[in-house]
Amino acid sequence: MNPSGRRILVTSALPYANGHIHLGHLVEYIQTDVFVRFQKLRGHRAIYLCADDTHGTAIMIRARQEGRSERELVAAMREAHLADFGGFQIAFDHYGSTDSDANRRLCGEVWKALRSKGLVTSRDVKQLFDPVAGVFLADRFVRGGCPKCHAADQYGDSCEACGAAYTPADLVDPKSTLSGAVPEVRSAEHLFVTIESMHEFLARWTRESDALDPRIANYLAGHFLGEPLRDWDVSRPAPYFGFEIPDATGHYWYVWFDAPIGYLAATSEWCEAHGESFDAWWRPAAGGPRPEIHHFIGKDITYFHTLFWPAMLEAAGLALPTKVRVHGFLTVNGAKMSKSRGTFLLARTWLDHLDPSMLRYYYAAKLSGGIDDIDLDLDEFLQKVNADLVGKVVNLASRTARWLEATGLSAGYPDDGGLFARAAADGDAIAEAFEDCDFARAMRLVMAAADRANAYVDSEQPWKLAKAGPDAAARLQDVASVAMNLFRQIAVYLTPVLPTLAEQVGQLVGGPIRSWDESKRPLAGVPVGRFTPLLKRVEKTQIDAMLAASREEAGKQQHTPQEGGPMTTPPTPPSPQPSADSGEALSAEPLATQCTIDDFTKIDLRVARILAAEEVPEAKKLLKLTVSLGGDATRTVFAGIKGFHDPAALVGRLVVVVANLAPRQMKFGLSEGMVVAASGAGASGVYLLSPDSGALPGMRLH
RNA sequence: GGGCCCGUAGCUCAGCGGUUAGAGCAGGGGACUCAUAAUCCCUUGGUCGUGUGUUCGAAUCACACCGGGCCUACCA
Repeated sequence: MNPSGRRILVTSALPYANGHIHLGHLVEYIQTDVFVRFQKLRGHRAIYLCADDTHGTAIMIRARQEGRSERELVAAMREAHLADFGGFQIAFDHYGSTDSDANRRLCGEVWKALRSKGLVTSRDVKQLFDPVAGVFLADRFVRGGCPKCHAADQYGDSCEACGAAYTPADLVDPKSTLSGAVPEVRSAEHLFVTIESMHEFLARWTRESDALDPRIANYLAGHFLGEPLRDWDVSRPAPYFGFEIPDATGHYWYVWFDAPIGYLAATSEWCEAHGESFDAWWRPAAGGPRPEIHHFIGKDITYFHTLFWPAMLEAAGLALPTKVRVHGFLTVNGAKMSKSRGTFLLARTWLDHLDPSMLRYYYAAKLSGGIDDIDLDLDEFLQKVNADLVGKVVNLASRTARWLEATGLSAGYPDDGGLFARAAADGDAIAEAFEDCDFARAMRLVMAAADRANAYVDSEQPWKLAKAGPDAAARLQDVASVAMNLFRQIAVYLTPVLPTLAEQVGQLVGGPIRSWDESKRPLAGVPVGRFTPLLKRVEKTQIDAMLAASREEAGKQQHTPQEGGPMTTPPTPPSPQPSADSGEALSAEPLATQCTIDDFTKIDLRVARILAAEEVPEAKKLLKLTVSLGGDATRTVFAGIKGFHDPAALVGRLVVVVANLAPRQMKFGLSEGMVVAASGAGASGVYLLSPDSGALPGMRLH
């Protein structure tokens, strides 16, 4: 069953056990699943491996908040993930977990290899520690003032106001988002992998291995490989939900260390269950047959899979990836998925309202193998899946099967003017497109075949033959037999994308579709079953109902903390309160820790009038404002509102400024305050605050 | 500031040095009635972002600019 000798191990990135599967995730799993099903249909040995990514601070914190153990949380999420994947016909050969014995063992093996090669060093890292919660705080769990621009309430890793990057320890007046406590700076030993010693190997591999799109290789060369590679921090001090490092008591492997090793663990478990050799996949003998290893990932985690991961594999003497396939993100109706618009669509929500096959086809028609984002335009979706799948493909069977129910296919394949041969010959080009992950091209070629087949039925007018009586019966059978064969041929090509349809077609005529080569030979003299609708048209009302349900769902969800651990794009934090207004903005930026009235009075907010406003041409976001606090008191303030406000329209209006903010030297001049404005999730604008009429410049906000 | 991607018919895209630039959908007209108001035929529609080069020849190559997006800015 493997004439080519190709053995192909395929992975998708491991979904984090802290959130449900959404349509963005599914781009990758559907892409991978189509690729694997295609390879299997071609007769190659292919295995599709994945697992839940389970470790890290985020899981630990969430479990604690929900009053259950991490393992209970992870088990529940695993069940949900598997149900979602199953619903979309994602057919893993094995679905493991990073919290498994196999993963612990393999982490140990890789670790030992790194140690023995002298690649592990240690040094102290200062990190903020929450004395109340008793944990070290990941960057996202601490907020405070930006050390550069003094914007309040910023995340621990970077400032949304000025874009500065820093460490949480640099924050002004930091607070733990877990307990509200003031974090202490504690020093703890961390273990590092010195991948700089593999710099030359990585430079060569990224450039010459053919595993990477040249654009990716170029990006890496420019951003990372042009200078020494930094040591990679791979441990976290206790308490941490993960594996304790065997030779370093009190240290745990960082979630990003054990996550990719989950690929190995899944392989190991699959091999165990199927009597296969792990080494045959990951440690092939030199000179012997080499299996292929394909990783499908999103562009956000390129770095880990193209530098750290190959470095780990190389150090451990394991096989390197044949291909790292990078895809873009998903937008819905042309914008980021949005809870308030109902376009933050969970897999489950889709399954409640729409056919998963339709999404599989739509994604396939959009995916061309590049790293560009793809857009799910729901109007286009409706139109396209109905036109292509129902109107063109299924319609072929729907309009001809009835004449074959009694007779079956003609004993010999009739003359069809070369239509079947034409589409059979196209099979090579279609296969090549699948192989390149250019599914869009494959779908175009298949639909062209469907168009030709429909034109054939139209020109032969079988319905007239049906009325012409017994004399035309043979001709009618021939025409319908041609149409049915062209239909089944198309179904073969669509099998990787639409496994359910393929199965139904097999039941209708010719038995289960098992091989790509079935597209090369027409069937003759076999029975045809009773036709029943294979796919239902998508109705607008279904889409509307799904969006409404999604909006409602988004309003109900609990806030869940995130950490930079998930291998796939993390879901945006859900909204905490159902209300007429979306909770999106609040949940995207949770409330700061409580402050006292004294804290508040430290900030002197004043009404001010804008006297002048001008563009700062060199700045992307800034307008230079001159504001009056009344009398002679004027200030120059740089405000990050360029693009949202026309400078001319601002002159004369009243705004609110932070009047006692320490002046700050910016690239374009000294900024002597800050104009307050609202912004956040749910809308992209920046909204200035205006007092009620009657307020005067210089009035303080109390 | 640095890097990258994109800009082709109303929409989604193909074409990526060689005859009058294509497809699907949408729009218009007609045909058919077997089919899940599906199908088929005809048709409207484009200064291929702008400009300058290279070339016998450019949507296709180079440079600049405009517009849109992404990644970065001593972060992995």
